[in-house]
Amino acid sequence: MLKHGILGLLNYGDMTGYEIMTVFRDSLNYFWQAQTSQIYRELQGLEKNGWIKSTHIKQENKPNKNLLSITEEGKKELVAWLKDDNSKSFMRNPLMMKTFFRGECSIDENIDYFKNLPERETVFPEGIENAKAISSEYQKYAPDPLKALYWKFTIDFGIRYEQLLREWSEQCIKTLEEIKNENTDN
Amino acid sequence: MLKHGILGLLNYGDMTGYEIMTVFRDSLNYFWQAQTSQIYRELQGLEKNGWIKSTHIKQENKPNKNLLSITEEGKKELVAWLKDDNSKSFMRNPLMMKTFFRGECSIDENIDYFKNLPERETVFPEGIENAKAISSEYQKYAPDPLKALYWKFTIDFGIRYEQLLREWSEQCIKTLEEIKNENTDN
DNA sequence: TTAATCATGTAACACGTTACATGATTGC
DNA sequence: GCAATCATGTAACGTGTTACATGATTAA
Repeated sequence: MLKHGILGLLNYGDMTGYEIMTVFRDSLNYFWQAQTSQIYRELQGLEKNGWIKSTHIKQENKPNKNLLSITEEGKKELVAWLKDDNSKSFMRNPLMMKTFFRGECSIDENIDYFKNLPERETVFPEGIENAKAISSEYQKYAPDPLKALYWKFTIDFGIRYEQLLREWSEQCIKTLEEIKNENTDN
Repeated sequence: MLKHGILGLLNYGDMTGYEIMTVFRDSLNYFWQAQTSQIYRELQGLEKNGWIKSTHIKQENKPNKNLLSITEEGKKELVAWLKDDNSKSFMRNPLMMKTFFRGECSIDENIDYFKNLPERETVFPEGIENAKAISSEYQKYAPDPLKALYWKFTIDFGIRYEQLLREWSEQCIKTLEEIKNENTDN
């Protein structure tokens, strides 16, 4: 999955590993986490597969860099990956794992847990406006404005997901408070 | 994360690896995937940590089994994990990764993509009613009905997530169709 | 002078996935 | 007779995480 993500970014234009890292942090990172070390390892794999090639560039005022570019085979692989969309893509949600076992904590603790949840689990820690601004920023350099559209779709998803978290945790709090009142009434 | 999930299930009562696998499939699997092979490996790790212990039980009409039970140290670890809820738990969403790069496909292909999306990416492939029924089924055996409540909270999350997918993809289709009409009008 | 930015990685370990392997009982 | 259920794993490989390692330039 990460291999194809990197391939997709390189399809926008040649980049160094460092640049891939920064673009990734500004976009896909909201829904997929990757460490720098992992990106550099995946780049080695991509080159072995013949999906990218690297050119060593000497610089005077900065450290030397490897400029990476996608190959024809890489483009084929990217498109093949995109067209293969008939199978479910499993989301992995650690939040649900923890929520599931909350029965081990007290009702009051859990009311607190759900109260803090939307802020703690925010998709955009730097704010939605910031995320939108960054995507518009990149759009300036994008050759095709239609490509930036799908970036915006993912941000829209994030906004809706934050909304879901607020509504869901509110409902959980409501239920827990009802139970609490039932117990004190008896 | 999986280690603590297994620990949490064993906290409900002693189980074999096979039973852990089936309960997992009926509950946490909607938000976290784990293969049988992985569960058995994690069980070895849990035993090495002293968080669970296993008892070999000979059976006559069935294969012998290892009954696993949580230790006092395991319970401590489980609670410690639950109390540690101040840090963001990152969701990993491959759906967003693929959506992000959809600019490589045509508008029409993408309209199709979003039309099929809610069904394809359903959280409960066997249906919501089925998922609810299973959770109620387990509740009968649960010693504390309050514990089943949090299971239901996760199902509620899943229902809301499916709703999000429907609304979001509808909005994406709308936007794409507007762009399509603009292009044909000119 | 100190932090941020640019730039690239290795090593070790942890966790996830795929394929393979075995074999009894029970219900249709 | 065949599929499903019960029951337990190993091996190999792929991916993710944490810690470590280096070093120049630039702006506050």
